[in-house]
Amino acid sequence: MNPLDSARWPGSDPRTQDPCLGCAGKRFGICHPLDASALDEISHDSDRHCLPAKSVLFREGDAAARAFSVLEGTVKLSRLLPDGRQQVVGFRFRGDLVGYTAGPTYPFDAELLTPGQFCRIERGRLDTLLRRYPLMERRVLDLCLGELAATQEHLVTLARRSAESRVAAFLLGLSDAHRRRGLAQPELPMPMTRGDIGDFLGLTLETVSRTFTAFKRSGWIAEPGGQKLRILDMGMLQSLAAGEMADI
Amino acid sequence: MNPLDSARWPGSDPRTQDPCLGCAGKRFGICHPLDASALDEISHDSDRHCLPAKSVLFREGDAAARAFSVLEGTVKLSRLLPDGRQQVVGFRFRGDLVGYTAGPTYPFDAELLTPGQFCRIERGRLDTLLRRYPLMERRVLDLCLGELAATQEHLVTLARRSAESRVAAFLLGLSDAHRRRGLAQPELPMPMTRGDIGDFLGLTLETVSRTFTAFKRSGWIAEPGGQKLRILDMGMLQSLAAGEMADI
DNA sequence: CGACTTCTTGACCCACATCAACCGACGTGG
DNA sequence: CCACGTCGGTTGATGTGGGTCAAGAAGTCG
Repeated sequence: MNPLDSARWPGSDPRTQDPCLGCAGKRFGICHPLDASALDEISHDSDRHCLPAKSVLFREGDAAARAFSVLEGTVKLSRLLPDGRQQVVGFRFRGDLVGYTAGPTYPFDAELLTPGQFCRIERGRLDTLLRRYPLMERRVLDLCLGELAATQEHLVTLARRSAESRVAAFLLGLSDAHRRRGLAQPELPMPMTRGDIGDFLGLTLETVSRTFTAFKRSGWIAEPGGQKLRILDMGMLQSLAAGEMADI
Repeated sequence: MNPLDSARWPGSDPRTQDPCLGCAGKRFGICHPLDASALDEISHDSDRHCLPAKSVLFREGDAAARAFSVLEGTVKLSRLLPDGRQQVVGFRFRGDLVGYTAGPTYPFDAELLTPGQFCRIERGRLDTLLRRYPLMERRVLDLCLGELAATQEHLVTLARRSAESRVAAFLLGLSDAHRRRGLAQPELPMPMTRGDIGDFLGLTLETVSRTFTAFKRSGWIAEPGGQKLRILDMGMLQSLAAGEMADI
């Protein structure tokens, strides 16, 4: 399981869907398995809204009153540590469910890295819907299981891999997450900063920067600018991510 | 959320239950929210069995054909890395559900550290039961959400904390996990080896050993033998786990 | 008792953190 | 228009926490 991508798409190909039409009217995200009448009902319970980059969906510790289905954009989930630094728990993309948690409060901040669109639903309404539509609850369970597998995968990365292996794994994960959603573009958008990546991978931003330049010098990746990234040697990144040592 | 303890017990106190009676006949683990008739039905679908220490419930990559509800014992979940080392993803105790995963195969090994008892159920039967009993599916979702929160907590530990902070957090987590289940004993059982702990915390067994001896010399913990551990200065461990530096 | 596993302790070293300087892009206000 | 601040990124110099290697000690079990 890809540590960057917690989504699972049983039974249909997400690439054939138009995510921008959102919850109401389209089977997307958690609404994926619903039929027409259920979709009609849910459209009364949720609302869609757009937000600019850097806006905050919620903060760690806020009452977990709403869940968000990501229709478009990239979300950074992070946790503030006692010493003031942050740990990025994950990134979320379209189709992901954000903010449906076990406890009464959100366990992390959710912040937009790009402009985004969301389908927002009250926690209580969602719970009611889950009770009424077992297929939807099943879907949430699947999303949760997928997220769990992704987080465990990420755990292994943090615990055991070298800096270059982590960065390689991150790039591959990002690529995979985007390939499974939008069309496979040669240039994949990478809205996160070196600092974000470092906080995700348990490295400093300097180490991330050094590793990126090393990868670029070796001709394995390129950054054409505009927050885009192009992977030139997928195989090399894969063997790096797998732990094989490369003297850059 | 305690990174060692993914369990959540909504609505009732687990300490009043007799876990050894297991799934059939008692509301325990995933059967927790079921009524009598449902329990009767489930008893035909599951079977109970006992296993000695070091036995393997399943291996990474095996077809995920069965799920296990832990009635007694400690389970180590680990993943074999390409370089031959292992990453311990977590430990599971009584009341936890083991082996119910998103994918068609198990994503990690499950191995017993102590003799254990389990309620075993076929994956397909469990899926059927989940469809029939929404309360049970809801319970599985809650367990999954709890496990997710615990894994994310562990993620932070691995990414950011120092060796002594990790060990302190591990000890506190172990203590908490046991306090929430069995009676709070002054000596808590610790069946895992230094190597297991190191593989859980992303440290070498030598570093774990050194940290344990440092803690013992400082009088914060004691190991009376027999795989038992006694925490002498909980407050000190807490401030260590929180990241405050202590020159041991 | 001997075989085996686990634990401990020491010596050494390296990957990465830390500290610091600098660059270019961008926005803002005088 | 330029001066200035800010932010993200790059690069270098230096230090250190914990990995690695190695050798014994201490259980533990047949």
